[in-house]
Amino acid sequence: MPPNKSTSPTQVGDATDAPSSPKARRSMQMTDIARMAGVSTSTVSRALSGSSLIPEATRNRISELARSLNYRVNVGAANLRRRDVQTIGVAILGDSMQLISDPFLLSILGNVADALDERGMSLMITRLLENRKHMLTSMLDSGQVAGLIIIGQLTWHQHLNDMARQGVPMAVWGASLPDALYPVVGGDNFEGGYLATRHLIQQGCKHIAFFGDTTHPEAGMRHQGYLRALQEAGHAPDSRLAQHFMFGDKRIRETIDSWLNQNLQFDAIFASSDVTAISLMGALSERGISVPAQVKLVGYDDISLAAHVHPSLTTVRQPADQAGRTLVELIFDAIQGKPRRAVMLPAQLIERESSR
Amino acid sequence: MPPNKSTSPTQVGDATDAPSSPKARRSMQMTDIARMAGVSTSTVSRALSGSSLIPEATRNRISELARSLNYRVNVGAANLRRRDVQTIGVAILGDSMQLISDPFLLSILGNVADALDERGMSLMITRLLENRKHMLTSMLDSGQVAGLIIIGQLTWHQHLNDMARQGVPMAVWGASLPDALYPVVGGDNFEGGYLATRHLIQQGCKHIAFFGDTTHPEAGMRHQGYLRALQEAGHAPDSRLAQHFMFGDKRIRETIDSWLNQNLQFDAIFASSDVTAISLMGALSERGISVPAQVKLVGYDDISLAAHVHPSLTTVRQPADQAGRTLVELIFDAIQGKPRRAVMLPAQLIERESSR
DNA sequence: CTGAAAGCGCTAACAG
DNA sequence: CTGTTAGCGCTTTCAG
Repeated sequence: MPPNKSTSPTQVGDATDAPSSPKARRSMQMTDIARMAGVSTSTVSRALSGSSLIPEATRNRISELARSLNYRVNVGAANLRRRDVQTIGVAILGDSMQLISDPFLLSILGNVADALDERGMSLMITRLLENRKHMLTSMLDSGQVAGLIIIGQLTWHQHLNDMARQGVPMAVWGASLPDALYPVVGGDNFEGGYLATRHLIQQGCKHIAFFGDTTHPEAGMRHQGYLRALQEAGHAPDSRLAQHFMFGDKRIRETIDSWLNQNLQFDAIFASSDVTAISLMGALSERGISVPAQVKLVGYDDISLAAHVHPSLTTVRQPADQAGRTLVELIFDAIQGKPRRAVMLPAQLIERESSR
Repeated sequence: MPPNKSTSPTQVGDATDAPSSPKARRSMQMTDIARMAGVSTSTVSRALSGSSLIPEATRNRISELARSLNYRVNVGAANLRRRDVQTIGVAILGDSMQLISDPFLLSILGNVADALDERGMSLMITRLLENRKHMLTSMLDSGQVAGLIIIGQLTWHQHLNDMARQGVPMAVWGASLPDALYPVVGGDNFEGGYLATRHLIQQGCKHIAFFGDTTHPEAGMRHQGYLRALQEAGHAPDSRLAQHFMFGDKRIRETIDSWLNQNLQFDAIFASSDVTAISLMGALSERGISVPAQVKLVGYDDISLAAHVHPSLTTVRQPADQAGRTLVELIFDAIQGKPRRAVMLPAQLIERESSR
């Protein structure tokens, strides 16, 4: 007997068991602890924050009591009194409605989370819609977060500058634009584009295509590096071999097809993200073009899948861990009113099979 | 001239420009608005929350004033007074330190974010370490969040049950285990495993391998479905063709190699995640085994990349959007003390090239 | 070393 | 309809 074929959600289990009052988790508060410890809330507060005013013995006793009762100080109340917040807002500027699309940006998010965690800060995520730019600062204005980390500048540069002018504490992952007023950390995109392209040239490629949306500052810089390497080698760039795209677009396949139809020569592609490169692999092999024998391929980011596809993907690694850590440093600086910095992380070519 | 080759972070830009005081974003507060509007804070509060006690004219005037000044009510203070929070905590149980590894779980996260956003709630992310299970509830105990959404139950089942017993408002994405005390939503893993395997059988496969860590409840159910389909078709499962794994593990390649060395027959693999399936594609093609000609392959989840690899990946789709929405519904129910439910979402086979 | 007292910015009775 | 008043749970002077 085959299992059920229902195509809509199913209610399972006993919807009846828990009566509508869960063991009312009435959270303790400091007064309770104080009473039980026979001291005032001031003492508890000080003890729990490790103030040296309280002798270690008492401090330990109180901490122990609190722990045993699962008590945590109410962050909201503490923040209100202290007039600050221990939370940073993180916005990932994605393409569409999907909060998150690129695994690389995600790994930055993960590292930001870790770095914040180490400093005892929380992380609040916000999603961004193109038509509601002001949502970005609303978390700040409502006092929910002390600052904003923005991953992926895309085409928001001007808006980010506006925010910087208003004194919004922020840190951005993206390209260092000459007129940026905000703290930014990013990879060395020019160098990365240069390394990737030079590598392909060294592998004997003559007609190297570029795939990447150059209206985005990062991809734009990679494209510059690409052009530089070509120029240095005396290759004339073929503008027909440069394609703007968005991931998931049918445009990847269409572009390949149009190149083939036009009989354009190309023996290599430099894609400005691994996700694109992997899609390209699919599109190429679908058309019977083998990588790397006929076309060599280099991606960008070094997402974890890059080592696991076949052929494994040559790519330019961006240090996501440093990225996270640095973003957090910069946001702390910003909150403390320290002068703004821009940090550029090194790009490293990782040679794998797709360009052999 | 080649670009610089520095291998360590670089300081760029003028570190000198912004003097240490950004345009001190002294945030407005309700008193300010009240004064400027010539009313009391009560009126402002009521107006801003859309109370019908305030005539629409006044309401609009005040809202307009607030908007023009970029004023938002301080969420922390409001929460404290109202004794509740408008934030939900989301924990993604990942394998290792990486906050997030699986794109599918991520897309659930994205949908949860959207669904919360629609209800005007914020989302706080926490990372989880195996050795610090109590961190899960600390966001609750400290009053930062009203409930917890947990994505990926892994092997935490017992701990989750403990939390449920303590009355923690929660909702979990995972398998419906018979003794679960917590609200859970998940795919129909048994059905999914069954569909995938039956499909492979219908394609004429005789020796179907299973790849998935069956110590995880979801993969376990998929394995059950796999076994059922085999049994129904009268195929005896070959236990040597069942492999536990973790993504990124060299074990994927090792396993394939060991199968080849032992001369084991296999003409299909059912992998319990797309990420694994894609790695498998790489490992197989590396060894000159072609998909689907020699070995057919079915994955699980239908992550967006699945359609873009080559050959495109046949897989079992899980409705990530419904998942997010349902998790949010369940967490609201839990917070309101409504009875617990378990929801099972349908599984759908998506046929693509890898199994043709 | 410790407690009493005064709020943090807001909401919600409770009276007008 | 609107203002006055009393806190939400905590931290921090300010006096002991």
